Amino acid sequence: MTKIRDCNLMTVYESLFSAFGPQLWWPATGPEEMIIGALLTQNTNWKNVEKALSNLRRNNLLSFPYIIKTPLSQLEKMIKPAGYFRQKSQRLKALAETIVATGGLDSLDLLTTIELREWFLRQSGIGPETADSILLYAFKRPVFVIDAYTLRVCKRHNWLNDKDDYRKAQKFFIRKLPLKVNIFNEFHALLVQIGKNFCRTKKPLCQECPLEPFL
DNA sequence: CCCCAGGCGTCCA
DNA sequence: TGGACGCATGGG
Repeated sequence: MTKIRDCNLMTVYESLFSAFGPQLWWPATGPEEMIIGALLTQNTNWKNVEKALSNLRRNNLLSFPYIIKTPLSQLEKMIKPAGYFRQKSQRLKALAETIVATGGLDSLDLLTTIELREWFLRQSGIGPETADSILLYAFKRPVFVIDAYTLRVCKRHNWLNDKDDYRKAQKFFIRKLPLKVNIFNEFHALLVQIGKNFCRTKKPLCQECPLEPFL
């Protein structure tokens, strides 16, 4: 077993932020579009998600009340480019119905962060990453989002063990960072960019990884 | 042809 | 609790 390297995450964050600047996530015009995008981007290239979002936007369907009124077959056609389109259409419609029935996002915003997280985890098609993304980027709650890139980067750099899971990784970041929405927001986005560009699945630790000088 | 992408639910040991 | 599998399109 490899020895876990210690690291100062705040230093890593500040270095990445200085080098790459604010990532300005989430790329959406509002909370509804953000939530829809979060569902659509599951295990899917964001480029494909943009096509689906653009289809929905063209039909005024970046809105839960309108999604409810649209037949599933229509939603499927628009969501098709995002992959898993039958599952995603069905889950998006069900989520829209539940949110509207609950009184909309303003009502949900009255819940505590823990309650809100549990509420979203109860919805079909929403797991830990999607729930946490929604909490951070739509509801501005201080929740650190873990995704495949984040896990990969942490494990490649031996900040985490190969067997460590979502919750372990989340605790790791929370323990080492101030609980600030802005930091969680930018840090996660920066990690995704690093993962995309310098930490590919099939390759070992990339020598040109911008994180290298900071370790 | 292959692998990969900002996961999740289900099933089974 | 944890590993395997299906879901599906589009780009490299």
